[in-house]
Amino acid sequence: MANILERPLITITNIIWSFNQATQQIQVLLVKRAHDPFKNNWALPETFMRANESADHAALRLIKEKIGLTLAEFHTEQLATFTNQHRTTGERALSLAYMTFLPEMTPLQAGYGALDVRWFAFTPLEAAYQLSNQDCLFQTTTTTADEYYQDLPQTPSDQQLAFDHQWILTVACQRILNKLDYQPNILMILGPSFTLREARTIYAAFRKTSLTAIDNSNFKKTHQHLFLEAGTTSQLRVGRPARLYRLKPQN
Amino acid sequence: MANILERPLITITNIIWSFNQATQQIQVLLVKRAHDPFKNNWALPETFMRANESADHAALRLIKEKIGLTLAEFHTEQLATFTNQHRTTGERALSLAYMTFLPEMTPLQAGYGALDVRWFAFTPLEAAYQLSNQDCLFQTTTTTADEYYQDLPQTPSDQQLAFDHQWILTVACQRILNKLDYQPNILMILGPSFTLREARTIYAAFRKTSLTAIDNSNFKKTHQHLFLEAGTTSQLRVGRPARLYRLKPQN
DNA sequence: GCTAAAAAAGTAAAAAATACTTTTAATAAT
DNA sequence: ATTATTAAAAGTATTTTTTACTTTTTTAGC
Repeated sequence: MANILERPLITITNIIWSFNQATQQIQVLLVKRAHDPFKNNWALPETFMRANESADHAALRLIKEKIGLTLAEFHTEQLATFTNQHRTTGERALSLAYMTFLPEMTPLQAGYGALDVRWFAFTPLEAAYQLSNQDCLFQTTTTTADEYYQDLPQTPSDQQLAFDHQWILTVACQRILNKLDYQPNILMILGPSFTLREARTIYAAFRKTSLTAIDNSNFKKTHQHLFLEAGTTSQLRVGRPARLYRLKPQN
Repeated sequence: MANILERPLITITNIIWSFNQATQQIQVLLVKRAHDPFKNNWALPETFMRANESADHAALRLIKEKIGLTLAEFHTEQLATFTNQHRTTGERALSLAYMTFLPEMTPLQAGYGALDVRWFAFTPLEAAYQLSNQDCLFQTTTTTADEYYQDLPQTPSDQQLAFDHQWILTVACQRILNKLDYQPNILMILGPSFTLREARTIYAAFRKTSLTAIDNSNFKKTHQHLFLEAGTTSQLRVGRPARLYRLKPQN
């Protein structure tokens, strides 16, 4: 009986979000893979779960080892588990996907398994979203899960992320969008406190609209139940300094 | 390297919801375990994922084998994955939890691994929810995940569900509550079409309020963007027959 | 001090949610 | 058949929230 049970490898996939204060753009971390499969391809950071290691610990280790991040505090939450049998080419591996919201855009250092690590700018498209840097550009899909997995890329391509990472990213964006109105944890990428303008930037990106399409005055009224005033004001730009807010803790 | 990787057993746990038309109550399916650990205890239906089997297939097989259900169509969606190392006593097993919304309350038949299978009535409490039948009563928790897993029941008790199933059920209720306003898939337990009164019953239960606290006239206006008219009217009670509605399909 | 920029603060109109009443369509009793 | 009863649909006025827009405040730079 026991021999017919599946004991798959458990991949921890972590979508790491941050915010570039200089360009006011959302960033997603991608890794250039050092080993096959999908060697030389860009991918979401991944690691295999080890014996006697919790999934949370594995997600933490992933951030430290592969990317060289040493931040003390950041928020990680589970996204979903991806189990399609054709998502890997060789041995079966489930992907336990997490999202991490980094409170700052830290400098990166490629660790084991990575030829390169880069922040990619996250920007809205008409129907989807895209990740881009100077060299590459990737998009989220607009198809359904079934359609996507039917013709999964089995051979590496410069235009596509490794494995089913394009789909995982799509699910992540959908989740963030859904939670924008009742638990906007994505705002944690703005740091411990943020201005309403910064918050509106995030909302605008995921709702595929422009910053100016979201009225500051009305945004404040509609969302103040989610925020607490953080007292002091920032002084980064010309004009009247914005007040700072922080996320109201849950429960 | 490979030997230090974790290859855990994958448990598919399925929270099966349905609706008792006679009592107008929400039902959850529990199984009395035939084997250790937690032999003779009530638990959520579970099965191990097999080699070359998709998670979806395992969830389907679980419904057929353990419970004897032979319905043609039902909706299954992923809830979350539970990875705590202490959630099982023996060999490590991750729980890939799903929710199934059955369109009718079918008769049950205990299959392999089950001494008994029963529908439990799901009712709201002040702060939590409870499952009950003539003999037993279980509650969802009100603590956090960390607190819950710190003193997990390792020894069977008549008052508690097996493993961490009390916690899994709590997460399920929270998820359904969160999705009530934008994707109320739980309404699928009412069948292909439903009356507004039935829909209000579901909303009332998960919001821990009474049916009469949700005004029919206003409920219709506020939620019609989620529903489509299903034409015909039902004739089950005295009084003006209610119109039927169905869930508006996504996208 | 004056001007420009950017956010806060305020305000009136529009829209939506709520509480409540009336009408309609069925059953069951007379 | 007529009437009472039930329950839902439909309608309505009040309240509340959202939206679009205007004014004021607070800073930086000249």
